Amino acid sequence: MAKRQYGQFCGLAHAADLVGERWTLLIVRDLLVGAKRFTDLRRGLPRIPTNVLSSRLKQLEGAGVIQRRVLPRPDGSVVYELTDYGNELEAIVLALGRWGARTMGEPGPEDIVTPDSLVMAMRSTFRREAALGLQASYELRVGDVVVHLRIDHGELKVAAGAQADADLVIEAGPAIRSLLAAELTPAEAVESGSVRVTGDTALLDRFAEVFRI
Amino acid sequence: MAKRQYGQFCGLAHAADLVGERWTLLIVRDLLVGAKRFTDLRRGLPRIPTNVLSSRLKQLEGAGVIQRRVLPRPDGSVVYELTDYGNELEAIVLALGRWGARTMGEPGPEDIVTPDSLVMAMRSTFRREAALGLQASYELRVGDVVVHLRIDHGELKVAAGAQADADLVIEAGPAIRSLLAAELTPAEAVESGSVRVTGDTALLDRFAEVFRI
DNA sequence: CTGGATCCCTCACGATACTG
DNA sequence: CAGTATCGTGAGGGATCCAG
Repeated sequence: MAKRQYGQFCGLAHAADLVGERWTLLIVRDLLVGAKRFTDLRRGLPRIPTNVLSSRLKQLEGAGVIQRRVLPRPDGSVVYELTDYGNELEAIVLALGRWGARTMGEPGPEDIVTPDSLVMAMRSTFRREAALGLQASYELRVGDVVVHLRIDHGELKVAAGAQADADLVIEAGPAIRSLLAAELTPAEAVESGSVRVTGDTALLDRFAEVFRI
Repeated sequence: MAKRQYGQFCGLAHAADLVGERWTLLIVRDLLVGAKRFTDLRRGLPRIPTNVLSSRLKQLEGAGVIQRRVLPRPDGSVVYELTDYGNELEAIVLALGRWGARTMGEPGPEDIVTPDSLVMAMRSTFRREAALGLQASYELRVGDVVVHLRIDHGELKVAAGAQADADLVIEAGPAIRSLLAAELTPAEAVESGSVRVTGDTALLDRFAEVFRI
């Protein structure tokens, strides 16, 4: 073996060995949303070379962070899912995502938003204490990515896809970041047209309180 | 420019751009202990090539994570220190270090312990709630690295170097990890000789309660 | 002595093609 | 669909050199 190593007996150095390589944390991010097949991971990470994805999955499996599971017949395909140990990265991934979001700036022309990244972004910006009195469902569209959120007295459930009868549908572009960062009030966002809403429009204010970078 | 990028408009992807490269988080770890000169960083990261260190410092400075500061005369040398934004990585670095420490295993023959890594390891394993009733000072020696700790009713201060009149001096090798992980009781550790103590030996039990992976 | 810059070599990464 | 094989490129590793 004798791979590259930091040469330090240190928890952080070991963590960097396990999940510090390029692409690895983004793979973990997508798996935090749910178990996925190889092709699903590719779809969520369009720029990752397949050999790198393959290699990372092996490393993560060897490190006990994820496990391969063969789905029951007649499907028989393979999914990758986080182990308990891997799942404990959740708080760290959310915190790092929040930290990074604060200096994100505008997206480049090549930058995309994936369903999983949006799901995790909403989970990372959710402020439980601001949602205690709220019960509502939202559908959020950023570009052509759609997720739905259900808030129930301090508990959040987010998933990809539409929501049949959401209380409020929010449609936005990258400006969604300015709204979450409170650089833009909900009123300004709607007025400027960078955010469009359909449904119980009063719920947009609550949305902007509950989710905050 | 046009450097490698993930192509995603996502806080985590951006964080990975800022601090996700090899060595970067270890540099941040050492700077979390205090401002440092180029040569101090080299000493704490013996395996880092100087060009990589130089390059990382530039990137981190450009990203607003650290800043260069020229010390007042007559010294006139340069130190690198975290910005406020960089300092907010502390909780993340501590959590990641804790996560990694759980699967660290035994150190290889090449693995070293540095003063800064030990300081951060102690900070990351400190459990405030277990230290509320305690007031004590320790000197901890792991290999030839020495740090001292002062616990004052739920507050911890750690720094490199010896402590003149510590209540308890703890001397250990890599077995310190087993003690912190509670794979070894303090009594067993002393009995087997893997941990040696000098001073108020009853304080070793408190130590093992207060610091826990 | 500090604070790097430069060189060269290697290997991991990235792009693409291909296979069971 | 789920990867492996191949191959070019650039980042990392290591040694050395240089300016203040």
